[in-house]
Amino acid sequence: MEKKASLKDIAQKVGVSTALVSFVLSGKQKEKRVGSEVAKKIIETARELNYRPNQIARSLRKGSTMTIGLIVADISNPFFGQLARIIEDEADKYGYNVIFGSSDEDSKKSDKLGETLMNRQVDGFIIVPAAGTEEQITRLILEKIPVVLLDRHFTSIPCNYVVLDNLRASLEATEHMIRKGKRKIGIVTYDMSLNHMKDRIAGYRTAMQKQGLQDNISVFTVRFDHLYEDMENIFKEQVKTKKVEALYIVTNTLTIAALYCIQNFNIKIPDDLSVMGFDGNEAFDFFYCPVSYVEQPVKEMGAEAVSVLTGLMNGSEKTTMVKMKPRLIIRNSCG
Amino acid sequence: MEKKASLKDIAQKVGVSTALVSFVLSGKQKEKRVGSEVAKKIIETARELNYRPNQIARSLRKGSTMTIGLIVADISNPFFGQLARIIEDEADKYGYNVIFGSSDEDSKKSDKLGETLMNRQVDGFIIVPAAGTEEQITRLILEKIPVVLLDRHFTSIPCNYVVLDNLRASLEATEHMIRKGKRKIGIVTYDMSLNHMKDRIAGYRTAMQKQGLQDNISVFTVRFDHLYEDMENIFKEQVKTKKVEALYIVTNTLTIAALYCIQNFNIKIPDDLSVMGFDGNEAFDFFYCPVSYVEQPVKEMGAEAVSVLTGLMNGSEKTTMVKMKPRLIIRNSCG
DNA sequence: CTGAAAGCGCTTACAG
DNA sequence: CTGAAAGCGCTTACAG
Repeated sequence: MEKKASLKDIAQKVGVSTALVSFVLSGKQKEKRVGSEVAKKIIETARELNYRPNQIARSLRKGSTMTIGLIVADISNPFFGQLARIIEDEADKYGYNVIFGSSDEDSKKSDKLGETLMNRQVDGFIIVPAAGTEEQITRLILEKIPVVLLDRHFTSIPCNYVVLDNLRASLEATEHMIRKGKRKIGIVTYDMSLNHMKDRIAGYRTAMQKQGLQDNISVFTVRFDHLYEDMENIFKEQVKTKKVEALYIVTNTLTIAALYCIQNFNIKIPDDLSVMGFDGNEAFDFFYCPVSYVEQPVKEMGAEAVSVLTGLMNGSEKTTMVKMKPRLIIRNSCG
Repeated sequence: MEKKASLKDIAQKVGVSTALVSFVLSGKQKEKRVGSEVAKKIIETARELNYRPNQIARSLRKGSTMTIGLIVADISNPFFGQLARIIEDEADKYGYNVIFGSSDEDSKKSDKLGETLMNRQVDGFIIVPAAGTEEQITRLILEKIPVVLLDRHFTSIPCNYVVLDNLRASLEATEHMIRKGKRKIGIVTYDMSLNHMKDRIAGYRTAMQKQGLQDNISVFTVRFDHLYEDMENIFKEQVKTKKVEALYIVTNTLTIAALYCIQNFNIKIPDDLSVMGFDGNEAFDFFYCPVSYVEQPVKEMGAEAVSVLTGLMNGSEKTTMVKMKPRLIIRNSCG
């Protein structure tokens, strides 16, 4: 009980300098040729006093905290929860811990969070960047803080990133729907300028054009903070009126929202409407018509992000940009 | 760019002591009556040098890191993800950040995690305790580290906790099924000795006994690491053989697993089997027969846990034990 | 009232 | 080879 034992306490008790204790306890006896009897006594005393190294002191001295700062959009979103879990496990392998925060897709929050984590001297960042955070990211890079962007990136910034090959994902998803005989295919995205959204749209556009369906291209956007409202309107104006016969929905939260609409508007899948979702979710499996979707290799993405980051934190200078291969999971929702 | 500015850099540039800079920058000019011109100059210079306080140094000096250690079973489980998110937001209100880790219901991992977080000098813990962590928790309490248990607790340890009123939850859930005319009601739990599982079983038992159904009491346990396998066996041996006409399933992961079995075994809900789930999940909503379930007040639980913990971290000596009120969400899965 | 000096708990360059 | 001493960046008790 009482106050925690420090190196000094051990040193005093054994009758040596704290330096020696530090050496022994960090396993450097060999190099320094500490007498083995002394070493033994030090180790014993440390155990006796229930010594625990103070990481904070060590961090201050070494200038490294062995901590990764993780900024996601929302940790309670299963997609980010999974990512966080992988990152946690991978980081642990390298001896790092994770401090996290959710930005809610808000650049102000992201900024504040980044600031806080900087002050806590994290050794590096894994960031799922919100729209409008180019400046924040640039600042970190200029300050030579190791950063890896995850899930999204900015073409304007030469920053390490690990993202899905969104172009390819959309190409394949759209082509699948076309192959199934759909023509009036719309895409549903969030109303944000982020690159992954743009790429998902671009892949869709390309696929439509390739098949001579450029006149059928319809991009529907939903506001992040008016998800259900805007989604309902798409269903009222586009689906119910048959202006569209297939919907490619490029996020798990968007897809879930669409499923609620399908249920509420009593729409028949795949007859009245074909649906292609994103990310995957148990709800997709249990929907009355199991939902086809684009699956991201979440594990690989998380692991790769940590791997790239640890490289940077250990001095690597190279910029790594990775686009991961998507996988189409086909069920019955596209006919 | 270059190295970060410290108090000393500012002090040198302005020509005062670091002490003065510290006072001004932490907003204590008034008390110390620092000349307002000097104060202004200090603040200006700080901005100019892009000064950021080093939290690590501050932490070492003050003996407080303003960090909460969070140990959950698995951050990628939406239930814990939601809890983590609430805790993050609430902690932020008090100026705290969160370092987290997943125990995977493994006491060894939990132990290691606790040790790591201790070394990082977290000011307090919020822990979803795994089975067999009594010793770990006791140690923390003996060392006077503020701890709040969440979701589960140990009756043998006088520790603060915030949990669901599990007895009541099971009582109400079971009574609902009985009211719906079910008699052969089984309960499905994880094979672990934790109190919340025991209470969920106890509430079920009580309800069954009250109605003279003590002979129908059937407790089925599933191993955490053989979830699908064991669940399948329950369906093969109990459901298919009609030994049971209703299942009360006391976890979200268990419920999801059961839903997969129902789908795979092609069982008709609620005719062949009634189902009561736990925690809630979008999948429950989209299941062909929407699933009734016991809902936990996740937000309130997370907020309360943080509130209790900050109380402790600010010196409160009292032990707070809170049991939150469950809510039954009734749909069609019980007839 | 003011500011120099000590010290939080470590690690490691450096003098002996 | 060995261990005393300096210093990481702060805060604050304390001497003037």
